[in-house]
Amino acid sequence: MGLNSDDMEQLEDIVKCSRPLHRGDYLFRNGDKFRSLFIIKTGSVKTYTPREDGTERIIGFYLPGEIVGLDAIQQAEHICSAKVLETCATCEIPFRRLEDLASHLPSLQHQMYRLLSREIGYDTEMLMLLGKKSAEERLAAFLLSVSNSFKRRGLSATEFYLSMSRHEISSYLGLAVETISRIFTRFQEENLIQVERKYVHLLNLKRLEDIVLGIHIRSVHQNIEEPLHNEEPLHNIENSLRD
Amino acid sequence: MGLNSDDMEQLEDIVKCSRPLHRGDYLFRNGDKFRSLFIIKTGSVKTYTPREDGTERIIGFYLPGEIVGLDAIQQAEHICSAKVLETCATCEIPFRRLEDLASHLPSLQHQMYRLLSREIGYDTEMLMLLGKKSAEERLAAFLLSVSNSFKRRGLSATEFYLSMSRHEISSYLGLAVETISRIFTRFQEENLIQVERKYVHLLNLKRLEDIVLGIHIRSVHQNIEEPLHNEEPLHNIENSLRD
DNA sequence: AATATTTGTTGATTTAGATCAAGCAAACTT
DNA sequence: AAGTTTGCTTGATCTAAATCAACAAATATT
Repeated sequence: MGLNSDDMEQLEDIVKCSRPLHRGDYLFRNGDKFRSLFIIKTGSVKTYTPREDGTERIIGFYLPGEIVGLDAIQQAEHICSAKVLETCATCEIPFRRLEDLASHLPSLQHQMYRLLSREIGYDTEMLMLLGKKSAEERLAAFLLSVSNSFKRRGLSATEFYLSMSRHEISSYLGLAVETISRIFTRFQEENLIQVERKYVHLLNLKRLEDIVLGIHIRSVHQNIEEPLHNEEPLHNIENSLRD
Repeated sequence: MGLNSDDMEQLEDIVKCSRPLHRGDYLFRNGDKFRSLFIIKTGSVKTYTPREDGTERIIGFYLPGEIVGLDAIQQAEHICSAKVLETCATCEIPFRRLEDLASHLPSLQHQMYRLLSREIGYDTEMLMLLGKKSAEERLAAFLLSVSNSFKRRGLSATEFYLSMSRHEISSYLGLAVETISRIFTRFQEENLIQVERKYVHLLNLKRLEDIVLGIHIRSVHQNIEEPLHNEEPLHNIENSLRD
């Protein structure tokens, strides 16, 4: 991360690790004054804003290692709500104190910029996804981004539970629930994945990647391959921390 | 901006105002090493990445006062190309030196965070737009964001030339060119706007705003109203500079 | 000025995905 | 255990926007 142990200690001093939060708890709500960033240690969180029709529009999902709240610095208040999906351990970093500390620690400073810039990069990725990609491409990209997030945490990249509902996935990807459901079964029929409710087993990463890239071969069974190095739309702090 | 005149002087010292750039010139290209941020003084710029099929996917348009290059800090190289649409005067700010300067000037520091966070906010807005909005809603939002940008510059909010082609607009909004063209004429038929190629006259801002909000009344002629305070998907530095 | 090229508009047709509708399986209630 | 609610799947139908196709207007090229 580019910080020495002394710097690190100072950083740890300002970080508050809160008691576990449970499903449905809020990290913050739309309109709350911005005070802190939150690092997800375990569990998962969704962020969303209300839509005109009262339903919620999912902005993002946050898995362990990821950081929530970066959108609020400018407005000084949160522009979305962050709600716990699965019991979470989180660390809260008071932004004001982080800012002060960073001004004395150039390397922390630099990390902060990278963190923010990375968030922009992820958003840009997501923009590409929503801009012109098909439903299949979107769901494949989503599954791979979750997969990569788990892999980074040292967990299985191919077998995992999704903490979010079909409805939440559909909102995140800008599709209808029914479409998500249909594509899950279609992927299953093509032996790309195996699903049972929230449990997902990715059987053919290579093909899923090809789908994201827009390469669509009609139900040809291909071999499972390579670890791959693909960028993920989820907002991870990990890579930025180790430098 | 929260900086005193002495701070300001220091900032000005590192800013390089380059000779004018002409249509087709690049500020930077995809893959270039990241060195500087660019502020658009006059003219306009588009950013884009190549798509699988070789065509370009527009990421953003930048009008006077806006800042280009914030996406590249993390990767240390540009993830898109920035190409001049209309002859531009730009200021180049070497990022390394800006970072150094900011570490001595807490208020500049803070501005930097806000700037980056705002970019995230804009991207989030755009995500909402591309996620679930209709073609009409997208084009209306686009026109209003351009309008607001001109207004901020003290120019007419209702009459302006678009520096980008229909094709570029369609790519930006994730639609087909034909759709853009049709909606332009539809808006014209409904007396919402008056268009002639790149010249646009907004006749009914209120209705356009309503359309963005998803309120669709079948060809009812309403009154033109209010200045409005709406957030725009374009990436402006202005508001962040005056605090 | 004549020709070619690009850019924008309009119409006809197709299609991906939305919406509507129904049924089923899990998970809460009581 | 029976009933209720919620989440997921599947089928039928509809529709907004894409695609295909042609043409017109503007711009560039000779």
